[in-house]
Amino acid sequence: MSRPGPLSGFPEFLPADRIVEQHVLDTVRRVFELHGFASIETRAVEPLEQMLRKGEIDKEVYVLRRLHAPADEPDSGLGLHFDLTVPFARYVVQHAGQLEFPFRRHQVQKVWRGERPQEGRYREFTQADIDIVGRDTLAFHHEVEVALVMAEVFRALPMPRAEILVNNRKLAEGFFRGVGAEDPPAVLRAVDKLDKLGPSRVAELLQAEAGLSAGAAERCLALAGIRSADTSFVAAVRALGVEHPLLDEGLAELEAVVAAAAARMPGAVVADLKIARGLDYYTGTVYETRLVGHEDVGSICSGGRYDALATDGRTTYPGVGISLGVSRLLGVLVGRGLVRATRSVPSCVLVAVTDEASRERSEHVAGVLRARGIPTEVAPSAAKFGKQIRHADRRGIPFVWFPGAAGEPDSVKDLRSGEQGQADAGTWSPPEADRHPRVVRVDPTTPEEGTR
RNA sequence: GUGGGUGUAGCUCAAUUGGUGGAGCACCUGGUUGUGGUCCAGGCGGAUGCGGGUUCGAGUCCCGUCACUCACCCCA
Repeated sequence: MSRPGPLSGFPEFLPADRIVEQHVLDTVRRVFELHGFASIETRAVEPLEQMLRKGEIDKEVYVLRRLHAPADEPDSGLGLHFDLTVPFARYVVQHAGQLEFPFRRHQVQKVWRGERPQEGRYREFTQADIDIVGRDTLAFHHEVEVALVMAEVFRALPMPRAEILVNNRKLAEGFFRGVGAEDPPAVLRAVDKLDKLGPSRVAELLQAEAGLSAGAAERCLALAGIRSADTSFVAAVRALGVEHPLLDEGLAELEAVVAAAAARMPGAVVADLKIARGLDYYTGTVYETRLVGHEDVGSICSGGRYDALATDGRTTYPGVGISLGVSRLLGVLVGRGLVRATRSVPSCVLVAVTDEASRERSEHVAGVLRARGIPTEVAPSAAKFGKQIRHADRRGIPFVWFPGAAGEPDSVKDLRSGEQGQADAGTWSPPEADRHPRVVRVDPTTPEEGTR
């Protein structure tokens, strides 16, 4: 093969889109650290038995193997991590002696899953997680906190509105048991397909696969239909007349989360009693996030409360966390043309080169500009100025700098307006908005903005 | 992992019943003797994803494979 091709599920961006990606990563880190989450990174591999415990055998994990391993050598027992929560739980237990609790950390890393790729689903992708773990106990208010930190990230990014949907495992399980379900997880799986299959198909599933009576299925569907941005969902659940201690507990917790979130960031968090997703280690609050107008890509950010994930047998470290699917979000933002970078390179200025003999002069100008924090590159060749200008224009570099002839002042040209004027490298500054590439929303109602 | 659709130039697409692969955009050169985008003229550009098969002859038919994509599964 003469030209290498892409690898399914292992996406790569061109420079302009990478600028968008880095903007998202920078924003995520800035907001996380603004809230005091410390950064950690864990190794890419975990022991398989650690990752796959709790009977989750259907996880598609990539296993590590030495190329020259003899055929009869047992595998390494190591696999690439498929999320950041399980490695984090291991990390907490391993380093518990050196950590202060409650421990709040953020972690932005690649993860790998051996699934069949689709839009927004990759085999290698980046997640950005925040988690807070306590020793023995973890205050409830952190369940509100992590969701609102993510909401703040969404607000800081040029993206469609994101809705953090929240539910509670205890509420769901208590309700399902209250109507006589023997296999609450099966009920959850069926209810979760409500959006996709519709109520009548889900009612069939509930009876066929979860073993519910017709009446019980109907009440589960009624529960799944409940949704509110305030605490009015509590009365709606009560009106269904189901009784169970777990239900009471879950309902109270969800009410507290929604009330607190609504008070601090109205509209950011919505109680939605049909969401069920997340891994099976969640024990209470669960989150899932939809991009309004792009619900078809699924959740871009999810997580929840886990009481028993991290434990060394004697001490348990309950936690709550939420994970942003950076790659999935970017897949939508970039793939659907919702955002773009204002240019494809960091350079704000291209310094033209009059002739190779005077290249040093251009380099000097560039050095002065860079010292003042203005990203600058020097033209690669002393081609005709028309070519050098085009070099800049193609890349979206807004300014071209022309060193003056001996004794003459320099000048700088704004490629968008075409205006050119005298300038001194020691004092000239671009408009703040031009200094670095910006990531902006593309408004589909206005045509692509021209360069002039 | 299961099933369906697709795969022609950098991009978007053509190619009559299998009969020597074209166009637009982009790119390069010149008009424009150093200041881009418009216009005009000219030019470069492909072993039709890859491998095999059927045929006198395959972009076109068959098989395999890889990739993209949709649904399922699962989930960020």
